[in-house]
Amino acid sequence: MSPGPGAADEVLVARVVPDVTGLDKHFDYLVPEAMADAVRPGSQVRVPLHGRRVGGWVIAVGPPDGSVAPDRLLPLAKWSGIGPAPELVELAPWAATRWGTDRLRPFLVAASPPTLVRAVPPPNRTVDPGPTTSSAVHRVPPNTDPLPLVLGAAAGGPLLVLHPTLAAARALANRLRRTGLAVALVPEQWARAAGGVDVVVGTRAGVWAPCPGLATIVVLDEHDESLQEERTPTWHARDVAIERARRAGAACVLVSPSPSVTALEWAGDRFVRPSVAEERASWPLLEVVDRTQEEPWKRSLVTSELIRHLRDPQQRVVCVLNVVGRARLLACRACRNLQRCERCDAAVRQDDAGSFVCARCGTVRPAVCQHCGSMAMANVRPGVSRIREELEAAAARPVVAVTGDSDHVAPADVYVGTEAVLHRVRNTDVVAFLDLDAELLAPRYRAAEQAMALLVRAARLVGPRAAGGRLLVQTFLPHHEVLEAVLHADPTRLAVVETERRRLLGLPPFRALAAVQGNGADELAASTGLEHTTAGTVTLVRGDTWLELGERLAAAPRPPGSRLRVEVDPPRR
DNA sequence: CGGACAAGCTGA
DNA sequence: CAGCTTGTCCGG
Repeated sequence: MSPGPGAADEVLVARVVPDVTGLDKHFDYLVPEAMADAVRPGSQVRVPLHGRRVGGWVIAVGPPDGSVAPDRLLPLAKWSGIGPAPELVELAPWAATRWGTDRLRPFLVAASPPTLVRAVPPPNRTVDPGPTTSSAVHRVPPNTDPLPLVLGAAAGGPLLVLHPTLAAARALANRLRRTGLAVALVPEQWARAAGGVDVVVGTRAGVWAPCPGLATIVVLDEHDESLQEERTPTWHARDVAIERARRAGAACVLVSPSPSVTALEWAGDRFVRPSVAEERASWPLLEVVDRTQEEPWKRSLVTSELIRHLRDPQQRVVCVLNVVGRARLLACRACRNLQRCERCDAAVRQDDAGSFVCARCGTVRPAVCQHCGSMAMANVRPGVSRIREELEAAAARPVVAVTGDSDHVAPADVYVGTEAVLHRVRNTDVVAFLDLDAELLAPRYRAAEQAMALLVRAARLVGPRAAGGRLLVQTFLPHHEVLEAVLHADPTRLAVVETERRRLLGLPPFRALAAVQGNGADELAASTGLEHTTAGTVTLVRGDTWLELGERLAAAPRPPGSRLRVEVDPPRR
C-alpha cells in the first residue's frame, strides 16, 4: 500500500464469494499492495481455492477480523473487473434473507456485467435534474403509452426503468434515445450504465443494474409474473426495486393496469388512478358467456356467441384454451423435453396441487423438469387440435392451431392455442377465452391476479373498445370479480375483493408464505418453528413477515441428503 | 462445485 | 491387496 492512508505494514483483507454453484460460502484473502486501489466491494477477482483458480466477488474489504490467522491467508490472484456497485453488494444479503437463502451468488450474478468490464466510460448525462417523482403506484389503462410517465420520471434525475419483456425494454430504450436522452439498455450496455446516464432500461434483472445517482425506479407492468425469478431464490423485481429505492433515498413508481395487492398495500394512499372515462375508453368490451345457462347435454366450448364472431369474416379471432388443471402432456419451456415418469417413462400430467403424476403407475414427483430443473412448463395438448377442428367447422374458414413450440405461425384470421398464443399473434379484433374457469379457480393464491394478467394481455392485443376491441370469456362464474373488473373497466373491483380475501386467509402481502418441496421438506419446515402444512409433495410454511420467514428458512438445517427447493412467495402455489 | 481422502467392494 | 467406486468433507 502506498504511504498515506494507513501504515505500510497494514494488512488488507478481502472477503470473497466464489462464483461456484453449490458453494454457498465466502473466504478471506490478502489484498496485494498493487491491487489495493482497485479492490473494493463488488470487484470481480480471481482467487486460489482448494488448488484451483476461480472467479468471485469481493463483498468487503478491511483489516483482518481474526476469523482466520492472517498468515494462513492466500493473496487474491487477480483483479478481473468492475462489478456491482457497493450499494448493490449490500442489497444482496438483504435479498438473500428476504427469499429464504444464505446464497449471495445469484444476486451478485444478477448485479454483474455479462462480460468483464475493466473500465467504465465517462458519465453521459443530458438532464438537469428537476424535482423527483414521488413514490407511488400508478394505475394506468391497459392501452396506454408509458412514455410520458417515463419521461416525467427521467426529468427528476438518473432513472432506472424496468419492463417484464426484453422486446418492450429495447423498444422503450430506442424511443427514449430519440428524445435525446442518454440511455443504456442493460445487460448489454452495462458499462455505459455504470458510467452514468439519464436512463437505464432493463428487464427483471435490470433492477440490479448500476445507476449512479439513482433518483427514481419505475417498474412497468408491475402485475406481470415474469418480474419474478422462477428459479430459486424466487426474487421479485418489484420488491427489490422498493428496497433499493428506499435505501438510495430514491422514488419508486409501480405502474400497471391492474396493480397487485402487494403493490397497493405498499402504496397505501400513494395510489394514482386515471379517470373513469379514460379507463373505460382503454379497456375493450367484454362479452361474458354464462355457461350455467347452457343445457347440460349440449355443453360445448364452441358456444353460439363464439360462433357469431367466428363466422364474421370481418373479424380476426384468437381463441385461448386455458390449460391450468386440464393438462395432458407437459413439456419444459427451457429445454423442451417432454416430462415423463421417472419410474415407468409414461407421460405425466399435473394434479391439482401442481405435482407431476404418472398416468400409468401413479408415481408422484415435484413439478420440476427432470432434464434441466426448470419449473416452467408448456402444455402440449392434443386438446388444441381437437378444438381446432371443431372451431374450423363452426367458423367455415381456416383456423390455425398455435402451440407453445410451433416456431412459425401461419397467417390466418382465426387462431386457437394455449395462453402462449397471446404472445405469438398481433392485430386481432377478438380474443375469446374458451374456458377461463380453471384459471380463475386454480389452487394458487395469486390465481385471480394471474387471470387478470391474461385479460390485460388480451386487452392490449385487441386494443381499446373505441377501436373495436372485444374480449369474450366463456365461464360458469359470470360474476367473478376478475370479470366484473374488466366488464366495468374498473380493476378496483378485483383489488377490493382480493385484498380482503388475502387478509382473511393470512396470505401475502399480509403474511409471508413459502413452499418447500423435496425429500425432507417436512423436517425443514418443522425446524423453522413456523406454522406449516403439507399437501401432497409440497409443504407450505407461513410467517408473520417476509424477514422472519426468510431468516428461519435460511437458518434451518438441511436434513442430510435432502434435495430441497425453497420458494418464498411461490408463484405457483 | 470439484479435489482429497477414507471406507467399501471386487477379482485373482 | 491393488484398483476401482462411492461417499463425506472442505476450501481462506
